[in-house]
Amino acid sequence: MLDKTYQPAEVEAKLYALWESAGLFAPKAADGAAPYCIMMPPPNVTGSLHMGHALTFTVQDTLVRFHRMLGRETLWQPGMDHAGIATQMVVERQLAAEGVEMGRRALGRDAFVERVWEWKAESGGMIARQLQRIGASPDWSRERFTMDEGLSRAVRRAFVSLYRKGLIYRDKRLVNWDCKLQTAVSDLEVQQTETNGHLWHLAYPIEGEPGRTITVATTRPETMLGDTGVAVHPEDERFRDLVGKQVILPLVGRRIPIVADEYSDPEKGTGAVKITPAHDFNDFEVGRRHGLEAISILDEHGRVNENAPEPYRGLDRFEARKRVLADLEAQGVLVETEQHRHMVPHGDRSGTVLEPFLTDQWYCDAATLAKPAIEAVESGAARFVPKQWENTYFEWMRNIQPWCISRQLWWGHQIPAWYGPDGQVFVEESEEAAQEAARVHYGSEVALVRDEDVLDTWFSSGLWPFSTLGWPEQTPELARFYPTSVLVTGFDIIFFWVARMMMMGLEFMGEVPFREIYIHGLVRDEKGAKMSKSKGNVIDPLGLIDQYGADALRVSILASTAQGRDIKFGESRVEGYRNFVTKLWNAARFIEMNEGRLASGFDPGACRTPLNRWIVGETAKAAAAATEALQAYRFNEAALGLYHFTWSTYCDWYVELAKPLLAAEDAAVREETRATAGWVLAQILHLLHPMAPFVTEELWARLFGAPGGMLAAASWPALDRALVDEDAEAELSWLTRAIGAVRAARTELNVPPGARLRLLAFNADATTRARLERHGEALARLARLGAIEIGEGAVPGNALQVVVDEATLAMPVADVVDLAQEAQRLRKEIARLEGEIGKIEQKLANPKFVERAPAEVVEEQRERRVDAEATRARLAAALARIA
RNA sequence: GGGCGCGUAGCUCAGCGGGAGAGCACUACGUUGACAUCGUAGGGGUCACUGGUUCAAUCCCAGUCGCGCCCACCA
Repeated sequence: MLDKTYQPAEVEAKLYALWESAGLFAPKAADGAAPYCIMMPPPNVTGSLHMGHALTFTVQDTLVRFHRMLGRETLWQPGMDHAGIATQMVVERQLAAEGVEMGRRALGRDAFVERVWEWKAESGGMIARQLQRIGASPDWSRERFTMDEGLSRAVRRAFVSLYRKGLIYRDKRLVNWDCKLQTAVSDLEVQQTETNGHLWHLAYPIEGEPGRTITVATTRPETMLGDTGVAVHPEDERFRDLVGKQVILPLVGRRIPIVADEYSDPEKGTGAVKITPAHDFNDFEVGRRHGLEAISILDEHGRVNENAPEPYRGLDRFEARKRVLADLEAQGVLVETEQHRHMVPHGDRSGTVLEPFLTDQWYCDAATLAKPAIEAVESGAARFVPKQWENTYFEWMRNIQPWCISRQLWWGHQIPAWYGPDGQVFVEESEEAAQEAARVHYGSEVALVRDEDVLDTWFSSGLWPFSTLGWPEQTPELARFYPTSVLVTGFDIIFFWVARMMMMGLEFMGEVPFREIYIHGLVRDEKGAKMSKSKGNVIDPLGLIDQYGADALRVSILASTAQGRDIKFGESRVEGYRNFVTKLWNAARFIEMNEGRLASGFDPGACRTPLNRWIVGETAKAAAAATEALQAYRFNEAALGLYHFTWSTYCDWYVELAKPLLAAEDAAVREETRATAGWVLAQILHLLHPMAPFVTEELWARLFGAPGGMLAAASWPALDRALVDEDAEAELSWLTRAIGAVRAARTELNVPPGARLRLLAFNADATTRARLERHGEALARLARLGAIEIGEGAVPGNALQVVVDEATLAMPVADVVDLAQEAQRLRKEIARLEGEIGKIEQKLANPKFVERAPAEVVEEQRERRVDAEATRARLAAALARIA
């Protein structure tokens, strides 16, 4: 016996353990069908489950469960990312909380890294357990971590290989430097933030022309300490005579040249621009063109260094700005200050203002790697769903800049480069190999020093689709599952990750890492704002699971996941789908009580009664629609379609109509209905299983005894379209319309619900009579009628009259309702029909329509007119009887 | 400055060249033994605006207005 109510919490824990112990999440060899593989985007080891995870993993799990049921050998590869900066920050915060001065530096590198591993062992990876709460079914036995030995080996192999091909190199150029985290970051980690600032105009004196100045404008006056030039546009008449002259840099006293360069825009600022090659990306290029020196005046903490005049040394960059401005003002160099809104680069992790900083870093030649990655999408070897994201991908890939891959952190993959005493670099997969290379190079044993830096986390993530399958070994899994089937992720990660996997996959495997890339939206709060801890508008998915169950959460997410749109998510939505789960549970209880069953040898195509033939056809249609929707990544359609089929078609109509048949005296009808009701419910459980795995699995076991094993291992329904019977459809359409019409009329005329009206059917042909005969009991029950008879003679005027096709159904009611009201109702209905007829006639009267519209469209309109006119005539007759 | 997306019922959103839809909310009624986490019925929309294409436009095209996001080095 099923419990009166469904208790998700216990069921979920129990079933998850069952699935896992039965090994259902591991790939099963399947003959014929192609393998199916999804690489789980590895969540940060520091992460905890938020709504974004709930969305992406629900989608992935639904796909994976769907394809398992389709009989494909399915691998969902799980794992976690070491998340360099994020993890290092967590442990550094711990150290700070413990009062360790100087943080990680006090410990030293080895001890610190060990400490991070300890942290990971104790508190990392919480998210993996949380994933199980939403029912995620990856093959946990294959779980990987980006820093584990195998993946680290893949990283070293990839690095060395790219280095030898010249695609990784060391270069001294400007990088985005995070003064707080003390590391370089890539362009992608720069967050441009619009900020209220100032534009300061500085009048620099011209050498040899007393009293003459050239005015530059800047938002960063402190960098003037590192100015090595002033640029004007070559065509700019105002400054033409100054080109080639020297400026005496105030506060510093350095002589710096005025150069002509296209970069200077006469329209912007004052038309002359100060050039600080060491502190501005554009200036760096200008400086290069004109041989200007790059003088860095800041150290790695963002403090003024010894390259600046003595009074400023040691000052923080923002302090220095104030001092420089004050001194410039005192000297009369500061001639104007205006308010100015502009974009200021911030570090996405630290939130501090980033500094263009001149350092040696490792770079990856992304432009070269991007070429095949662009072609792969152009050719369709990999395709984005929805397609519009291809634009975003192309746009970025075609303008890709060198990728700075070194980070001045301790947690991560240390770069496999060793330096000899003379700075000679040896890039090898191991220290031994580097030593050997050094021995060959120097002809003797020398001490090597390893590069201190680690790699950008995304470097190892980029290898994920093949490193997790065993690369660089040629494993059977690699051969079987690469390229993977689909990558599921959010658009915010296209550049960071999708692009890098495409580049790395094509480089090392010679094939795209995935055939399709499904991009879903972001989960926002009810008002459409991004969820963030600081705004306090985050919804905790685990809380929702506690309250409503995992299935309710999953179905709400899927039903809200329309392509190309973000999801505004509110708790009320989950409540609605919790109700749906409850509805399904109750329908199952009904089936149980009425001895619905999965009859062995039941052939849905062999049903005799129209009701059963109809629901079998509807089931086939619903299954086909769900299959198509899932295959096309239209999760909302799949979820809403099954929701509607289950609730409306099955529960509201079929079950209600089947009640008399379940108690029929005719044993054949009774048994057929029990078997059909059970069979359809079983199909529903199968179809819903990828989206709502828990409740369906539970019902499958409790109600049907799980014939053939767990639902998670069952086959997806493959129902023949031939199961759709048009005659049964027409009959049930008639029946539901009749019930609907009677119900509506009753409500509109305030017929007391308890009043069982007698129904007389007039002008009923043989088909209608047969239908009334077959469905009389159901009709009476659902429309709350008493006796149902064939009307003889004249139609009574003192009756509620509804027209269904050619028949007029009259319900004598003189004592219960006001007939004037009934007349009013009929008039309204007639008016509505007349409006419709008017529109159709207008169309048909248009010769161009009749001439140019497709014949079937014209024919359809004609039929509509005939039907509407017939109904109007019958309603008019009904009205005449009253009036 | 470039690119993308979005304006459809009070709210959240589907849909899409030929009869405007769902869920929630709202109104009325209902103790019909699966279900009140329910049932039945109902109200509510010049499908942002303006032009164009078409026999026919909510849907296609162009423009306007409003909103959001992404990219970009603008002093």
